[in-house]
Amino acid sequence: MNNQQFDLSNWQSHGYSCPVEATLDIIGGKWKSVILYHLIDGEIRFNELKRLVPGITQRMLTLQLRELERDGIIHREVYKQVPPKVEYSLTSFGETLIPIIKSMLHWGIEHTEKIVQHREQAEVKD
Amino acid sequence: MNNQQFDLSNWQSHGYSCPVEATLDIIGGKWKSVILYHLIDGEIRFNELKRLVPGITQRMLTLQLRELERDGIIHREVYKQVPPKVEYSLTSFGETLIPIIKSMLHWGIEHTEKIVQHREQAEVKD
DNA sequence: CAGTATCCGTAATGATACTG
DNA sequence: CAGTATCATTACGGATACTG
Repeated sequence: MNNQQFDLSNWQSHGYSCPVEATLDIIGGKWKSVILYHLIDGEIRFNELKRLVPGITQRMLTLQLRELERDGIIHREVYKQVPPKVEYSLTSFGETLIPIIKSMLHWGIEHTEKIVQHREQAEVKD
Repeated sequence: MNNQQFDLSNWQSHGYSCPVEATLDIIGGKWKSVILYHLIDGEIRFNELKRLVPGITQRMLTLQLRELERDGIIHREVYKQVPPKVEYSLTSFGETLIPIIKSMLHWGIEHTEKIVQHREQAEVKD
């Protein structure tokens, strides 16, 4: 089986050993893909996002958003009003990541059940 | 824009807030996607893998491989001989992850350059 | 509301040495 | 060759309190 339909010989490494590593550098954070997933449907406010991702702390949410912003993946729109309102959205560059997020979504939908069962069996053997 | 073409109301959470989180739990490790990427083309021996992923230490490689094996993603074939030979390969379940890995690969190939440039600019502003 | 600022624990990762 | 074992370090992430 040869699934490698690309010639990687010209791929400039920039310190990465392969393109997958580079991608991981952008969306590799523990929460980044989840954040991006929620942003697919449109802009979201900070506290909305916090509700959508129950496991994350306020601090981590801020940090991950800042990194995504720095990398040009998301846009941060601040509305000058009291109380403040900040909306996050995907940039057009960020939208190029949607196929990745979608494939992760699809996989999760189809295989989570199996994974959970598998892990429970593994625990018994421990 | 409504990209959510799936009804998630029936998706059993199993402790995850969304399917993406579940997927991340499987391939979220710093090196797992890279390892899986190399396994797409067929089985690979331990030391080959170490060469293909220069950044990883022997210890981390072992740990990540063990986790992938535990989750049923890869198969570990031990040849009883001296010197020992161990080959890793994707299970059929592991192969269901290929679309995700491929989309990460494609994205990396197309956008790494841009990311690197973007980061260099960001550094100047610091 | 949307954050910062501190402090702190632990899990993740690394370095090095050793082995069936 | 394909790992373990041990120790050290760091980075990740959490809890809590405070603020424009």
